[in-house]
Amino acid sequence: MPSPSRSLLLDTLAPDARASLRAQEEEHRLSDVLIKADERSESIFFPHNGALVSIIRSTESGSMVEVGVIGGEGIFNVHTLLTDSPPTGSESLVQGEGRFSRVKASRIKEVFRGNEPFRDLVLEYTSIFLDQVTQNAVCNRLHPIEQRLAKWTLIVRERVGSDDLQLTHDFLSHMLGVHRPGVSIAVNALAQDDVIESRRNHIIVRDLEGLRARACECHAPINDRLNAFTAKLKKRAVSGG
Amino acid sequence: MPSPSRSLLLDTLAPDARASLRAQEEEHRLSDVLIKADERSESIFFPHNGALVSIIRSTESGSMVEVGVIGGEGIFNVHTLLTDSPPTGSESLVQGEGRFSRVKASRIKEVFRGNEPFRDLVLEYTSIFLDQVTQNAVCNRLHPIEQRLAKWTLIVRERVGSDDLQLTHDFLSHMLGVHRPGVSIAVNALAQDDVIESRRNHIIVRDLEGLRARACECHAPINDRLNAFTAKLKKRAVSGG
DNA sequence: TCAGGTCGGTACGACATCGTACAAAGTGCC
DNA sequence: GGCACTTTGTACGATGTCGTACCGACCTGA
Repeated sequence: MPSPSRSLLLDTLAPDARASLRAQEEEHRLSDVLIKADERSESIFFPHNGALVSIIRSTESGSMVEVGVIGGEGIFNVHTLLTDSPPTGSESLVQGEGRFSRVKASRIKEVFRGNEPFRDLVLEYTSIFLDQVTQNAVCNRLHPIEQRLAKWTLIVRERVGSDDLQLTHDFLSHMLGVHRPGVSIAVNALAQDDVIESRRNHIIVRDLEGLRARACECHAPINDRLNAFTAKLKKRAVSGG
Repeated sequence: MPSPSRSLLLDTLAPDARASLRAQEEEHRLSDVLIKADERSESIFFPHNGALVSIIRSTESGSMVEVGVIGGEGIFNVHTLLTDSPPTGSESLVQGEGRFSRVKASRIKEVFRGNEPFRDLVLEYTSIFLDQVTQNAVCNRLHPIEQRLAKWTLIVRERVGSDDLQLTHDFLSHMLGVHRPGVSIAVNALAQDDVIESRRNHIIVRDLEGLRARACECHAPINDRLNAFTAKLKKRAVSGG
C-alpha cells in the first residue's frame, strides 16, 4: 500500500530508488521561505499531496509577483537539476501548511540520469510548469485583477484540495503583484455574488462554477494540464514505501 | 573549420550525430509563423546565429504577447522534445530574416536520449528559457512600456547582432502586449534623447549605454545568462560539418 | 506624377490601477 | 473588559494605459 500524503512524483519510483534518495521529510507553514532569491540551493523539494509552493520573483523596489505554483504533482528547484549555473532571482514561498520531501541534488541527479521513466516524468512536468509560467506572463499583462484573482483561487484550491484557503489580502496582493486595496475590492466583488465567502484570514470557495465563470481564460489550460499529469502519476504510483 | 552561421547548439554535436539528424535548412522572413497556436508539430527548430524566433501567446480576444525569444543559442519547440502531451497555445513568429535548421522530433529525440552532453546542454537551455519567461511574467506586470521597450530592444539587438532592427510599431505593440500608440510614444521618448533612432520600419540603436539606463532591471539577468550560454556553446563548437 | 496602401504622430475621454491615508472590524493577550 | 495589533473596508487624487479616431508622412507601383 502506498504511504499516504506522499509526493506523487516520488511515488512512481521503485522502493529501492526511493530509498536511495534519503529524502528528509519536513513540515512548513504559510509564508515559510524554502529558497531565498539568488541563493544557491542544493536541495530539491517534492511537495506532498495537498502542500503548495508559490514560485515568486521580486524586483529591486521590493514588489513581488507569483509566476507559478507547484503542488504534489511537481518538483521544485528543477533549476539545480537542469544546470550547474547559478540561480537568478526566483524565490519560493510555502503557501498553507504542508509536508515536503527534501532531497539532495547530487542524489536526485543520479536517479535522473539513470532512470529514464523518472526523467521523462520530471521533464514532462518541467514542460507543464513552463507552460504555466508562460500563461501567467500573458495573464499578468492583459487581464484585470478580479479575473486573475478568480483564476488564482481556482488553481490553488485544486492543488490544496480544500475550499477554505487560509490567507490574507496582503498575501494575495503579493501573489498577484497588485496593491492591497485592489485585492480587497476584487474579493468583495466576488463575495457580493456569493461566489466566494470572505472572512478574516480566509477565502472560502462557495460556488465553483460561478468562480470559473468569473476567471479569465488562462485558468482552464493550466488546471487541465496539471490535473491530467496528476492523474497520470496516480496511475503509476508504486506500492510500498 | 565549422560551417558559418549554424545553430550554436547543433555545432556542439559530432559530425556523425549531426548528420543523423537530417536537418533541413530553411530561410524565413519577418512575421513568418513557424508553429501555429495549438498546432502539434513534430518539428524542432534550431535558429542559426543571427536568426530569432519570438515565442508569443495570444488570447481569445486576439491580443498577443511575447513571452520570450530564442536565438542561435537555443532550440525551439522543446515542448515536443520533453513530452508527448498536446501543445497548449504558444505560437511562434520569426523576427527578422534568418536561417533555421528544422529537425524531425523522432530523430532529435534519439540523440537527446543517447547523447548525455547534448542532453545536458538542451536542458540547461530549457532552464535559461524558463528563467527568461519568468522574468517577463514579472516585467509584464510591473514595468512601464518605455522600460520594457528598452529591455526588449537590448535583448533582440544582441541576438540578431545588429543595431538596426527592422520592425514596425504595430509589430512591437504585439510583442509588448500594448496598444500601438503607446509604442509610438515610448519610441519617441527614447528617440528624443538620441538613445535610439526611429525610422519607418526601423529602430536603430544609437546609444547602447543610454538604452541600458532606460531599460528595467529585467534586462541584465536575461541577457547575461543568454550570453554566458552562448559563449559556452562557442567554446564547445566542433569542427567540420 | 498620381493613387492607394502602410506606417507613424497625436489627441482625448474612459478606465483600471496606483499610492496613500485612515477608520472600522476582528483577534489575541493581559 | 480593555489594549495592542493585524486585517480589512473605503476614499480620492494621480497616473499609466486603453480605445478610438484622424491626419500626415512615407512608400510603391502604375
